[in-house]
Amino acid sequence: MPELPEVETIRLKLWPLLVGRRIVRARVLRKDIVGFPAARGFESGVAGRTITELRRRGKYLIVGLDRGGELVFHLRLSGHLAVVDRDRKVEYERARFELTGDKALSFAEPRALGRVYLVQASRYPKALAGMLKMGLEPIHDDFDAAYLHDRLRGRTASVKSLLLDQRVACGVGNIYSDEALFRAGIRPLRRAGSLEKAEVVRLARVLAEVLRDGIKWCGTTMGDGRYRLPDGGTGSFQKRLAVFGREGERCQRRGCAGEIRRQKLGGRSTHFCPVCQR
DNA sequence: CTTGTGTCCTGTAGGC
DNA sequence: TGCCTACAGGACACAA
Repeated sequence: MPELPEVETIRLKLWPLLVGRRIVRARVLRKDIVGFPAARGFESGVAGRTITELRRRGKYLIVGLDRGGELVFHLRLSGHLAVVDRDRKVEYERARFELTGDKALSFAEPRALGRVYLVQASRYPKALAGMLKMGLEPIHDDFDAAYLHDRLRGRTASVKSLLLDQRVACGVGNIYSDEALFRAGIRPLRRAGSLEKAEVVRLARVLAEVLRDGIKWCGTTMGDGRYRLPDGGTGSFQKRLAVFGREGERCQRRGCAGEIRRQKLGGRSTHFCPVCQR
């Protein structure tokens, strides 16, 4: 479930715990969690490296290492990162990075869909090709109406499916796309090319806005509790969701009597208000 | 190129 | 109570 706001929250919280520390040893507990290189080369390649910075690109968390290395994580749906005491056992742990100072960075992932890669910066393997094709960060200034209009123009796919396309708006997932479309007053199933200029202007603005709000509230922890902060705490943006997970509830917009509907779109649930979204 | 569908993966919720 | 199926969903492979 981690989308841009959740990954950014994890990045900010992990920074003081990781930067400047050295990875003494890496242990892969489940081989298929390593996307590149093969597990043994991964372990030896990580050992001895010092963590220099933490970056984020879309939903990827990038742990910068000395000598130009990068440890790239994708948490997919249920991945979790935490800094724990060296002797602490972690449920569903798939990889562990022992650090100087009796701590360890633990990568847990119950569904085993998440991945970690060890790469040399700017030399990304095929498994990470998607990272090179990624679109602009919606929370950066260059993501404006002109850019979004250019990406949506002439497209017949639904506007929601294009918001989920990382080549269009990286870091956006199911929750924040629904929330952004609600704030923009646009139905998720609208054909992207049918949006009027004013709607695209609104959408570009509220997409950045909802993602920044998500960061401000440390992300969205739904009832399943899958997304957690590195210290085990929860985010609080779920309290501020307008449509996601609110099927059957009344629309929150002042004076609107609409009832939130849920509908399938390309295999995933989509939430909207049939009254204020057109 | 574009669009839609199936697959991966496993814990959990719901039906009977 | 217990078994079984459907579902959750991000990214990618693949078909049309």
